[in-house]
Amino acid sequence: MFSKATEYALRATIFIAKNSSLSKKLGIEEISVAINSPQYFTAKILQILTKKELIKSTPGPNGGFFLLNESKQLPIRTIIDAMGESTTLDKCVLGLKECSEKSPCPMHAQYKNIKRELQELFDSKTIEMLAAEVKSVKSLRY
Amino acid sequence: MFSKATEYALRATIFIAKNSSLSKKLGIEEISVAINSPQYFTAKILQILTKKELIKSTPGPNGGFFLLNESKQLPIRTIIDAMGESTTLDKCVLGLKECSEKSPCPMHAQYKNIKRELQELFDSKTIEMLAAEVKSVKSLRY
DNA sequence: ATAATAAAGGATACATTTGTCCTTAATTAT
DNA sequence: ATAATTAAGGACAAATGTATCCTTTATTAT
Repeated sequence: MFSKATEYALRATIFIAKNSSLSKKLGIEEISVAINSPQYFTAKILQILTKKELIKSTPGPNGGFFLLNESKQLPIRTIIDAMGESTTLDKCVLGLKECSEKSPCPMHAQYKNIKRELQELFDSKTIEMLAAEVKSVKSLRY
Repeated sequence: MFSKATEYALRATIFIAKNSSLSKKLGIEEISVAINSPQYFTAKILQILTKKELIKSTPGPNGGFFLLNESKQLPIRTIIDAMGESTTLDKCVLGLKECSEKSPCPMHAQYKNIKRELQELFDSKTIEMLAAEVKSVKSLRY
């Protein structure tokens, strides 16, 4: 469905939401170990999310990444968007540029319902909700 | 959702199903123009499908690609499978290798329903059904 | 048989994605 | 102030996906 980069972005964000606070920031090594992702690559991804202010970071001792409470209320769609993968949720399954009610591809009638459900899912679930779903340490790791 | 290769594979197969017969085979140029795909790349893809005998081909004058009637009855999932993209339909949204009822990712409960619908869609729709859905020449082209 | 035609196959080029490393900049503890 | 720490940023490497071209092989029409 999504690229590796987006998968890592989602896992990292949920992990940070669950395990960090202003007084307990998380380093990139800790994060990448926790979500089982390549460290340097994950660092790049967090840079993207930080620049868009979806997550926060501070350098230096006791620095690291964390989430503001307001950010935790954001729908997870925001992350997907920030990673430039929103099109995955609304483009034509067959890859047509113009696929609509007016000019539908042969799968349009059926697939549009699934697209709607996908969008609804990612629009309604917040980062916090998903963080709350994390049961074990493995829930983001394997 | 799917790779370009798989999108072309699906469009090409549906187009061939609709427009060819044993006595009217379709050349690669005609096909790639009809579905608006890069000709040589599409040729490679049809080679894959031909080798798996999902579509048929003959070289030489009046040669080209066509579909046996029995192949038209195959679920479109067969094409996805042949292109090595079946995992797209059943893997974890967050990219976890092990994501199940027993050890779920934070999105599992919700996403599994969508996965089921996706699978059901691609398992139930046959190539022929989709060919019948093609209304205009643009239905596979833009 | 021969020439023409069309797919098959191999080699290669280009683009994008994924992943790593090293230096710089910012922050903090001392 | 200084040293230690941690993210940011730039450069690069590797892997994969996309696309093109050229030669070979199979088939058919003549």
